[in-house]
Amino acid sequence: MKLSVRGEYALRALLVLGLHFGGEVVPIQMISEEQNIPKRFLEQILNDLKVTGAVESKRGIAGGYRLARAPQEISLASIIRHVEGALAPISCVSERFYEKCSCPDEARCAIRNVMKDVRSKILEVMGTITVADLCARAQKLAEEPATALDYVI
Amino acid sequence: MKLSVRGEYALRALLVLGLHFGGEVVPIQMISEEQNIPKRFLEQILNDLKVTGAVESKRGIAGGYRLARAPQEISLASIIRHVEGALAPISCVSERFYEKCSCPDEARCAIRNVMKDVRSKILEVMGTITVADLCARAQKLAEEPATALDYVI
DNA sequence: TTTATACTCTACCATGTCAATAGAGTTTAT
DNA sequence: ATAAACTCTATTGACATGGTAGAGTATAAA
Repeated sequence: MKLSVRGEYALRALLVLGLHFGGEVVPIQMISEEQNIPKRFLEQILNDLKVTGAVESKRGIAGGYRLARAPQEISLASIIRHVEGALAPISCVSERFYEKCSCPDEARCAIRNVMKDVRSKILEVMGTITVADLCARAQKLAEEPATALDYVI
Repeated sequence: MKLSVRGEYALRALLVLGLHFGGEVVPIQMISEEQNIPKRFLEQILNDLKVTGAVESKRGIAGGYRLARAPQEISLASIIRHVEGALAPISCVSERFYEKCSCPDEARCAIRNVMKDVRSKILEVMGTITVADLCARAQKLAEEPATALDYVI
């Protein structure tokens, strides 16, 4: 049930770009340092995001990346789908990456039935939350006192 | 965001065992044929499930597997965790498989914050639904007329 | 117009996981 | 005894993942 590192990096990069939205273009270098992401790898991911239209780039000495659309128009679901494929836990319940599974009768498959529920729950979150929301959460978290933060053990 | 085939097979096998609960032990062969699962692979998966205590086996000529506990006491979440690890989309929000991620400040990470929501949504479904529910769904689906079934395109 | 900075594109590689197969047991009802 | 069925450990091939490398191209600034 994992998200790949690739997807995680994409979201982290987008968060940075979201926080700089409206301002100057942000160089890969800066994102890479700020977020601890291997620069060369991030390069590829941002390029993917460019191809899919989430970000745009400016080349040359003062170059870098910026969001191609308003932060509130970029859902996390759309990003994940672009950089790593299906959001659904199994592909027989995926809308855009549907694939038949090996079960005897897909239409009457109880597992599939449950996974459809899981899928819609995931989508409920990932489809609703946008880069703008991500930024808002980041700002809120930054303001909170350290004592209010939870520690997972 | 995928579940592995291993996890899917485990659930499918458990469904079969759930439907036979109370009766005789079910041989791997039968589950394998009924569910289109490679027998040798299923062998390993059922063995895992035995080690974790979800099923028990009987050896010898009339051998096979049965659930080790009542169907309503086996949640899908517990099974997935046993055969493939974390349910959480990223390990920094996993309760039992926690691992630090590479982000600069985990406690104030907005991505993590969102993923916690996703994780709890997934758990809301997978943690609640048991093998018994799975069986109930299977029976209900079997009764439904074909026209009521949905087709994903 | 040179130069340094930053993006672009294609290729490559090392590792690991996944799904599956294989073989040599052990157990047990008949 | 024997055949059906589980048990255990290895191994394999394919593929994805995470990351590196190098040779470009564009552009702002000096």
